[in-house]
Amino acid sequence: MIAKVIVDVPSRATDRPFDYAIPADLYGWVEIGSRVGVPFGGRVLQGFVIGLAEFADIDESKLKPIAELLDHIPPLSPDLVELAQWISDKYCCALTTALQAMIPSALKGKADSVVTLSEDEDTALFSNAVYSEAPWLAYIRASSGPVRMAALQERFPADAAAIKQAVKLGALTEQVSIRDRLAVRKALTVFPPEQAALAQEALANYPARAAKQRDVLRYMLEHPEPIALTALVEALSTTSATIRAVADKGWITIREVEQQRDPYAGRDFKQTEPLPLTEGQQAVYEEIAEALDAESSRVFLLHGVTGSGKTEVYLQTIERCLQHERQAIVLVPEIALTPQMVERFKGRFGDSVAVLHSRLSSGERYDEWRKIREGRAQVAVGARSAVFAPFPRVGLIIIDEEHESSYKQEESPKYHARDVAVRRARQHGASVVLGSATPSLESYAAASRVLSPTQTDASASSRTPGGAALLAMPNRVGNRPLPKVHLIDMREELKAGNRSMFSRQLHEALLDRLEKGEQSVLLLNRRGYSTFVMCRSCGYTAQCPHCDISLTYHQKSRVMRCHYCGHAEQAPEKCPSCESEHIRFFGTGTQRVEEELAKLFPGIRVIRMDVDTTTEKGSHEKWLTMFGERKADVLLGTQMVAKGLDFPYVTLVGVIAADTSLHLPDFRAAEKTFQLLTQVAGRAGRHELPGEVVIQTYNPDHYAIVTAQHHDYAGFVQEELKHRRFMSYPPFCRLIVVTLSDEQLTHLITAGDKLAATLRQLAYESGVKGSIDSDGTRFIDILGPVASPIPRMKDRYRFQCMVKYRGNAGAIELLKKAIAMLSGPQGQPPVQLSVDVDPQVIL
DNA sequence: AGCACGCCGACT
DNA sequence: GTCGGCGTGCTC
Repeated sequence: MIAKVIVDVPSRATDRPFDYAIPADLYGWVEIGSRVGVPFGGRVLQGFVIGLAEFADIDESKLKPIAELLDHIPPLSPDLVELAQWISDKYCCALTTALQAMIPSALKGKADSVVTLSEDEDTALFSNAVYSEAPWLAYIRASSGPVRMAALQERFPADAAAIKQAVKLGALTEQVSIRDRLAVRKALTVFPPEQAALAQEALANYPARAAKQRDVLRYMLEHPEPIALTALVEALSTTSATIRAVADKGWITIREVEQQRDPYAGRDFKQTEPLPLTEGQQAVYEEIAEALDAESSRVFLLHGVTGSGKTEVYLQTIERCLQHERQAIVLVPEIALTPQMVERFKGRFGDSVAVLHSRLSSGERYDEWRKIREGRAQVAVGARSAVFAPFPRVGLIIIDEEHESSYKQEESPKYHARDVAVRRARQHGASVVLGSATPSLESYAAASRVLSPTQTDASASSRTPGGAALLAMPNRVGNRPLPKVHLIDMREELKAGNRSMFSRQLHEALLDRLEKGEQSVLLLNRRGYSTFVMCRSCGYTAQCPHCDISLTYHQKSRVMRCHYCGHAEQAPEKCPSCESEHIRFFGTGTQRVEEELAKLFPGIRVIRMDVDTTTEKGSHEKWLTMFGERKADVLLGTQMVAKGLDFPYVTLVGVIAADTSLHLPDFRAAEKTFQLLTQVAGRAGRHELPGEVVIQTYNPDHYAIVTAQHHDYAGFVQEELKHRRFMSYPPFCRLIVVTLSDEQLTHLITAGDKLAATLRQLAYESGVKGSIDSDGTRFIDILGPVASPIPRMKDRYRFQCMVKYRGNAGAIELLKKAIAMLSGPQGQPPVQLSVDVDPQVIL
């Protein structure tokens, strides 16, 4: 038998299966999805088995055997392997990158070697004076078992060559194996006597002087449950030796037991019962339930206004899904994965919920993942990568806030969780629910008939077989009104002599809430901005020496850091360019707002949430809890205060400046602004107390702001679609951005021009219409190369080409072909190439 | 990605 | 005459 193995080398040259012989003792254990250690080019690497075959594709004499099998249960199932292949195809990434993204990072094994003295070693070799006096040799001799090579390297850094030589000559035997980054945590556990009666008798006759041992045995008889050794030691203030002594006499047993790192251990989640559904919720629920009962793979776009009770619909459809003995996955944007959210799921489904998000330690994440893999969880709630939760029979995938750009991974594999979810659901006959108060234009266009057939992106609708069904929940639970939104023209404020960052109306509204003891949320929309250092005399800004980007100032450490390469330097006292002392750190903005609040409203209690105050683990949670307990009057922050929060005493939402995200050079700028305003407005008046929203802007006539004021999603979409059609942007076409980078500008220019020319030639040959204005259903257009928005990063220059296409223009295949044509015989590209299919941020 | 093999400068 | 620089090439 032959195993087809993808080795863990993420390069184009090795992005194909390699054949390995399956040794007799692993026969039947190696499956599709197994993780193995294989010899590859003189070293041992981790790899994934993606296929089994009777015969090898190459000369059998060249075959090497699989060195080891790394897990008893394969970490991946065949359907996930297939999904990885689809991702690798669609998003142009190495298959190993896609596979690796599906398993917790704890399972990223690396080669680890140990050495022992060879049994039959030629003693002459070691009697050689050079060796016999070597301290490293003495060290190996002195140790009882094999010695880790890494330990030798650390202890005797100067002797690396000699040690390698000894291995080469056969005096030392080296054994390489794959070691995981993190192991399953185990703890010694004490088990009670199996035959209590006998033990009881023994207790009575226990040697008089062994009082402590008697304590142990008595305890275990009184509490006949397994207990951690350490806990027992503490409970009886004894030592492990005493306990072992009892075990040695055979009365109790001590065994290693696998532990669960439970991030929510010790937390009591109050169990909740399903709430009665409103008419609107009921209708939506029944539609989805019908698909679940029929086990047909359908996609629903659930457009429900803020406060319309989407979460309750999720909970009850999951319930229905579980009744069919199928599992459910809930994706939530990282930022919205708050304790509040987790509580709702744990409260309804208890222990069968596994939570996966980036704030967990890698050990915790590994254990939550194992809970899914081993069938101890039926519901997975998590960020983007939870779409890969290793359930055997997925019945439902819910994507909350589906418009969030964080569902697109920025690093390779640059997948979009929404599209992966649709694909995975199809494999399992599962349904997908995309929920949002402000659906992305792509999803909305796919689900409604906004676009005529010729304008519709054909491949988008093929992504969602039969098209997505649009479900609407236009009313809030309890028919509470959406909050009244006031637009304030800040130009008028200035004219009236108000130079403060608070308009008179916002000022008054805040004062009013303070008097009533109600709470306010203030949003500072500063997407795309960060703290930077600038000289007020000469305009000098601190730049990264390796990247064309401003350094970000971190107040705590007084260090300036580059977000892209990690370069860090001390913040200067004087301007390095003009020696002036007027060098300033342009703060987060939230800080300035906080100061101003303190000045205007003496005694006001403000919680500020931004990158500075939420980096610590659990701090995010801490602030929100405090706010929930009404220990503050104002929650002030950036985007993170806009998402998913639900506090009953919040009756005022203020947006300091709505426009900052409006004029970013990104075609989604208006959409992002509309979404943010709508989302944050939705934080107000969710319960008995009515809400009010004040939006300050310099563009009170902009459609994104006006439609947000009137909670008019349809109006926004209509206007935005006009622009997208005119400019030929999604959903009227699809995009691919190829970024080329190299240390040498000349190389880069040559390669960039060549890539664009090849693409244009291939597009022309394939007969796809090349004009943007073409009314054909297929078109492809290649733009660039142009300098990237960050023209230099980590000392490498960067260019990009954009491919716009519509229909099945085969753009991805064309691109792959073009890259292959530019690459060398082993597939090595002339410069570094990175492909982003369906990019979310075009900055 | 690594690591090996392979062809040209500063040392014993 | 050798040690070693890192430029192509291959890994079942």
